[in-house]
Amino acid sequence: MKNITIKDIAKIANVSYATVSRALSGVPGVSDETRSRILKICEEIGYTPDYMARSMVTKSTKLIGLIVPDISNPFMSEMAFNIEQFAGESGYHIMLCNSVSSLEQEQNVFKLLMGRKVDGILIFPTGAQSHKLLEKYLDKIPVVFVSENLGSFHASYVTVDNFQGTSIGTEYLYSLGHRNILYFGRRASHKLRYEGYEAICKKYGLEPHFYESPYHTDSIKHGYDMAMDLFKANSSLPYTAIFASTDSNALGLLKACEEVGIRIPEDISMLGFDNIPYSGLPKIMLSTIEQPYKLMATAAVSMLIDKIDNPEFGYSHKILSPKLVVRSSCQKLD
Amino acid sequence: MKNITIKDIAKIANVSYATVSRALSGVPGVSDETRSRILKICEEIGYTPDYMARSMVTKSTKLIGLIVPDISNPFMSEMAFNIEQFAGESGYHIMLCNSVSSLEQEQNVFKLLMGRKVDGILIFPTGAQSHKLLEKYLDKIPVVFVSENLGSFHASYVTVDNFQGTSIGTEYLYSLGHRNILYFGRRASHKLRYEGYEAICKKYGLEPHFYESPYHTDSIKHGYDMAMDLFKANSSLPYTAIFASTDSNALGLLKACEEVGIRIPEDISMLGFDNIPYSGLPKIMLSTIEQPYKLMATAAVSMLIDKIDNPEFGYSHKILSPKLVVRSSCQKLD
DNA sequence: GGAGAATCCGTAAACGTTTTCGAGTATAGT
DNA sequence: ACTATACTCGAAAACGTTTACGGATTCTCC
Repeated sequence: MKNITIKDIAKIANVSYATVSRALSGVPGVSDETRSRILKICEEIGYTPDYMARSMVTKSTKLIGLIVPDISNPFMSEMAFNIEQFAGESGYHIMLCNSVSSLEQEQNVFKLLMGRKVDGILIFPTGAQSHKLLEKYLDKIPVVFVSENLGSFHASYVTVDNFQGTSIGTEYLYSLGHRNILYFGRRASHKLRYEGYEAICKKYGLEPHFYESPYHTDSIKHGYDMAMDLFKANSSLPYTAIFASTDSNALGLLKACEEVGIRIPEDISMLGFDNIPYSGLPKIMLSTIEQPYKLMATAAVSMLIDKIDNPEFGYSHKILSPKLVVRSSCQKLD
Repeated sequence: MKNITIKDIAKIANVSYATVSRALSGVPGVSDETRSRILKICEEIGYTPDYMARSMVTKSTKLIGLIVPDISNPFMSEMAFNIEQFAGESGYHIMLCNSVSSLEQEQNVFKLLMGRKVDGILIFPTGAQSHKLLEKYLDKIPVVFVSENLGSFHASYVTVDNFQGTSIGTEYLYSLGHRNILYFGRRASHKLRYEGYEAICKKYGLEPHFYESPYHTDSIKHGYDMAMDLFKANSSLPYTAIFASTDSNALGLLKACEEVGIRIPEDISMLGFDNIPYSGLPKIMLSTIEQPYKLMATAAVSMLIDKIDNPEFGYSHKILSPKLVVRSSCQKLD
């Protein structure tokens, strides 16, 4: 079963196959009359040009590699949805890869994606070392990180203002009367989130505390395990509030609290970060810092496409503003 | 900046580029000595073969198209994660497309994916008509549906046993003493789910009821909107239990109930379907029917790869068993 | 030592496009 | 009517691989 090619169409239309190519790709140099005739034939036959072959000569695949730690994380999947939609509007398709929160796997899929000759890569780095490890490829292919600037690296990125996010959050907790606040989650992957928290603590003369685990994932289960470890280590917690580094962590923490009988917010207040859809569920009602998903997604892909179109452009950064959304997981102390 | 090609490697290794190709693709016909020499050079130079060019001649892209209504839906993203992982192990990459629950968009991306010359397509159909609309392509490219058999169509599919799922669920509700159960959600996309419910109703002489909306999505928001419509139309509900067609719908319904002051499970019991991670959240504790995600994912991709390797194989079906997971959203009546 | 087999490798065609270059034809201007 | 110009189109090269075919070298065995 042979493939239908441009040559077959040419034969039917009684023109050279160069003409067919021109007609299809919309370049000038073919009369309107023959163009529409060719288009009609393609329609009838059901012919669509072969992207592969086209890419070989144009050097452009119209493919974007998307590397995420774990697509099942709602933050990632929400972003992925918007990214795919927006990229699609610009004629790009998405190749999805999970790094499974492993630096090694991240490197692997990155190289694989380069071998696939994607036009550019959008990456949610899995850890602080991602940038260092990937640095050597950054002049070979357009890359934009969806992440805060971890270390001083030269790369394009879009991110929410994590420092501002936790600053706002910590201020909020302080304004509610909290003086003993625990930061709960990995500091490595969100350095600035921790620092925003730390800065406000310092500002008010509070002692910053943190609890983190050696694990490298972000999920309900991870938050739960972490929390259980925390509870095991300390029979009673000296904190009045916990600021979780992500909503997923917070949700896991919530589950653990429920299990050991800690009431939210009566016994302890809780603040999250991300505002995933499930944080707004009734009875959960997690107060949190919202990331502007859609904005971030569109910024990321348009930044990447810019870089693809103008590789000489150097690096750009885009830092979006977070927003406090208060629900009912934080209590006013008096 | 020219690309490094197989010819450059050949020049350095002082062999013909055919030899390099053989060395890399692991086919016999090249001595171990030269092979390892070539491999070493590639390693040093950092050369990786161009998949595009390779695909042109081999007629195989090692690409799988994945069409989902909406990747931000946790059922989809959980499946997508497992699918990507499993496909990766077999050397396949994933091209992700959202049909945005639109039949038209679904057709578009399907055709686009065919133009991309993916080796096969994995599709979560957006509606009951998907199969009919896509039927004409089914002999052109290996496709497996992740969905129950909607209408008698000739295609491969893997699905959970939806009929059994809602049967178990309805039996459970009945055993708890419920005699007025509402089925809440689209019947079109999960025909068998409704029928399983209906069958058990008939079995016990219960009147089946359903409430569905014209919308074609599945999300918290959709469930919420639907529920609000329902409440607006009926000032008081004559049901003691609601069986939601998906957990997402159930969660939206939950939210709406909270808002209008209906308590779960005291005022009304609620059962979901899917068992997404958020159903197990404290305070939510939605009882539901669990789909075996991982099994379904692996079954789907191995079925698709089978079909890619043996196009003459015809169609296969795989129907996995669901499982009732009881939490605390259903109350025993007395 | 010589014939045949086995092994290793090079040549070249093929995959389906885009695009440069040039040829041919129609149109316009003087 | 003749040249200049614009327009339309065809021939062919190029993209980076794989692979069928055949040539050369080595090995094996009598």
